Amino acid sequence: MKFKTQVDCTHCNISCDIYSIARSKKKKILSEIQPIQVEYKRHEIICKQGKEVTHAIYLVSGSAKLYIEGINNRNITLYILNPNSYIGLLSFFESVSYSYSVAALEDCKICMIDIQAVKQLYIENHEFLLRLNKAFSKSVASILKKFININQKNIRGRVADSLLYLSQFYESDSFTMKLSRKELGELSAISEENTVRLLTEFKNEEIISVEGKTITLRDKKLLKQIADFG
Amino acid sequence: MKFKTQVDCTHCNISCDIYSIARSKKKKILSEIQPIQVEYKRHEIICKQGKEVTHAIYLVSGSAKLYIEGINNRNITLYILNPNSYIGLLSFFESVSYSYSVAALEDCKICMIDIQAVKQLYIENHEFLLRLNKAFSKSVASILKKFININQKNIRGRVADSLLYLSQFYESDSFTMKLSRKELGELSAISEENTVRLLTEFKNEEIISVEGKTITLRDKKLLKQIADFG
DNA sequence: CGCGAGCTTGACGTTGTTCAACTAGAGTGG
DNA sequence: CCACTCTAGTTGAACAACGTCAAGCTCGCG
Repeated sequence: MKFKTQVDCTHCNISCDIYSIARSKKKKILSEIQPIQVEYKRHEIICKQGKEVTHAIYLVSGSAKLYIEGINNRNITLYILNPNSYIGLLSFFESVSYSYSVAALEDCKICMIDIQAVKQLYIENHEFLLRLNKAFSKSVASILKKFININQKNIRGRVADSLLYLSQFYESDSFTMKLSRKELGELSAISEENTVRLLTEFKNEEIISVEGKTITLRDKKLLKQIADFG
Repeated sequence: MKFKTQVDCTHCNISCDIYSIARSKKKKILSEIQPIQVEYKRHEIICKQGKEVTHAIYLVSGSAKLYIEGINNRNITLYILNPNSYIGLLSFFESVSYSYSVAALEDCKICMIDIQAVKQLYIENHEFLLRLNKAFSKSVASILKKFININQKNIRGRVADSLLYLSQFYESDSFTMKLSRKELGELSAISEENTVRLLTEFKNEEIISVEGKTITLRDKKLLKQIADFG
């Protein structure tokens, strides 16, 4: 269920780095960058672990999860993606194939730009490389944080952490998440069943309210303590 | 037990990126880069999780482990460092404080260069940034791999994986590692006791030979199968 | 000879997964 | 309008995988 369309960036009101940098440079590069816009529906896979990296992918609208595909359906979600962020970032520099998958959490629009053109751009353009680098470093930092979370905390702490992460992501203490219970579990690398158990546990302890997919953090301080493994 | 000495790079026979790039540029930068050489003994901490990043650290000789400090002594080693590699790499770009620690596995010599001078260098010098980036991407890829290993495999698979990693690190199917049993466990994020149990298990199955800290891979193919979670 | 660090082994406990059953709501077709 | 089915969520109980604790062992060293 994808609609592919060749895009004309000159009419795009999103000022993505790639276009704005390319425009400031030669016209030649600009014409070489021929982005393709694609639409995805929830659950559709935007990029697939193991597949070759052929394009840089920029998330225009919607949200998506970036996750590692594990054995027998045990995925680990590294982070959730907001609009105006690079999807392929971790693969821009070295790797030839994706070491993770990205799937749409809701209907998404993305732009694909040939990876060779992007490489050309950052090899020639220092400012662009610095920007990519900054974004890259940030996502590495968040992965390292996740690494610690998952391997050092018990599931209670991990779920608390994920809830705090989501409230930050949705920029509110009360949010309606796009994730199913299973997907919420993947964010902390725990089973769906334990995710549910902990949600009700936190609810009974009046730390959060749960109403379907809407979660309200009622005692953020305590939640932080739990996340810090108290 | 550290010996600090101010170093004169002009007499250094290691052609590290920082110096070779700096030399090719202005003399001014070269004088600003005043590396300090420090010696560490086994078990000494070269950089400490949480501490501010003030210098880029380059490993000149010896080997070290880069690890995340966990609660009650449960560390996870991300990778081992060879001579001629950057120690602080993961912190060069964004972070102000180390998100991991590095400790000497054997006597080490390192060079410290002021981080601001390095930043100056990579902001001005494209080639240098590209090189840093490449090294950075590589270590990120290895961390992602470790992430998968630890979270998707049982301890048997993880230890198999670590043994294969070590044989690659020491560039031989028979190697004498610098790691204690506990440290070998940290490489797979498992307890010391289980590490020992699995070593004897593999030995009994004639997959490896163990002689103190000397390990010989006898059935590498099978070991790979185990590592791939067979 | 005695001591301590690193290593080894067995027994036990904890944590979290898995399996299975049940519920609620949403969509579907007669 | 009522079965029906399908999916997502929920709960309990059994089970497996590791970690932890405790004890003993070995080897080098004073």
